Amino acid sequence: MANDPARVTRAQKRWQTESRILVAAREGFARSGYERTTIRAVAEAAQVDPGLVMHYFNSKKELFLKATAVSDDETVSDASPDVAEALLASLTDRLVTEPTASLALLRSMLTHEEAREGVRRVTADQLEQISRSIDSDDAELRGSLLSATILGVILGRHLLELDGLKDAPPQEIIDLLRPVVRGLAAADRDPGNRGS
Amino acid sequence: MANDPARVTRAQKRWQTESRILVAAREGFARSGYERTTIRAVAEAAQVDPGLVMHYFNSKKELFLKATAVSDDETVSDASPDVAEALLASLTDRLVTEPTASLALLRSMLTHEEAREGVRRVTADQLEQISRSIDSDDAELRGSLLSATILGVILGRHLLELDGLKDAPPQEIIDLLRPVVRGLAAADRDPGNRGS
DNA sequence: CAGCTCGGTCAACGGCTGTAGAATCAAGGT
DNA sequence: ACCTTGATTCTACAGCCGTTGACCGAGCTG
Repeated sequence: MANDPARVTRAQKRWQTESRILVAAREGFARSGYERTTIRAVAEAAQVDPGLVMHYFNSKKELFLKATAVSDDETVSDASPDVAEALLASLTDRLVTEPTASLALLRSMLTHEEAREGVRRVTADQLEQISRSIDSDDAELRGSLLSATILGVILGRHLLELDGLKDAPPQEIIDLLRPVVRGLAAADRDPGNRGS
Repeated sequence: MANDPARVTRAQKRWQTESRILVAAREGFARSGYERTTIRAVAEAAQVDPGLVMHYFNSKKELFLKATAVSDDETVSDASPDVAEALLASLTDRLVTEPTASLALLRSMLTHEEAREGVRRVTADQLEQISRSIDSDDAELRGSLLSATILGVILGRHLLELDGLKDAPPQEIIDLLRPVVRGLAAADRDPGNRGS
């Protein structure tokens, strides 16, 4: 038999409500942080009973982890010949697109240990790639400074909403940041060094 | 025999316990953020009854404001001829000294509206001075990028504790950051793209 | 059709929170 | 001396939190 259009299978409905909850949770965490986002509020926003949230995700912590699970597109693509440009491209992306997911992590990182670990993990990934491509003995420091700078920019724009930064066109930001990133990423060697 | 050395006047004792509470509160907010720091915990750390905390400071919010009150030494000295060096000097200071006070504000800023306002106020102060001394029409953006960068570095070091940043000697950080700060603070009119 | 599964609801519990107010007791002025 | 002031404590309340377990009813399977 063909599928009745009005008919939704159980699995479909499950998936729908589950992702509705996840979206609501992500928005909550992004707007209010971990502690202030209550399961009851998430449930209400998702038009579900609070008990159901617990039924699907077993605890608030698990809900948080699922809601803020870092998708792979967050990490810098590794096959880039130029770290600086790759970073800037990634930053451009993060300046333009809806920052809800990132915000959820960032806003919770200061109070919630797990969240901090999450941010640190993403950053560490980024950091390692940067360090590896910087051929210098202070590569690690340079890398972390790069990560910190980018973190600061995103925080200042989306969270602190600094005057002049929150509304600035991404391209302008990138242009100003390019020499900064290049300067930090440039080991005092020849650029474009590839190798195994 | 007006003054017995072993004798503490009432006002003295009051001041002592009050500042003991403030210290405990500051440490609590710095370590755990606003929501997670309970009045009971602060009271215990200060070896006082929770009720007393309420009696002195009238609410948790007031306690927070008093505990994180920004002292004037946080703001950049105004009469500096060189903004870049002034910023770097201020940053050096913040890299070396005990960051408890700053951390209390920073850690709470993401979840607590008042705290965010506090950070924004301090930053805005800094920003205005920077902007004024940069002679360019994108001065505001440059200024906020500077603030954001510094914010990111402090966050990355004290809060996120990024590898390679948390233990790095301040001088090394400053040296790496000097061209960055100079570059952003320098109003070279030409946005020109350095050759590809 | 019967029986099991499972999405979804409801009511409740125990714990923790900020806060209020009465009670206690030593200090200090008169 | 008395009586006031003020530092400090005790007890308690009301509300919100995460979490639980019983329950209902519609889909699925045999």
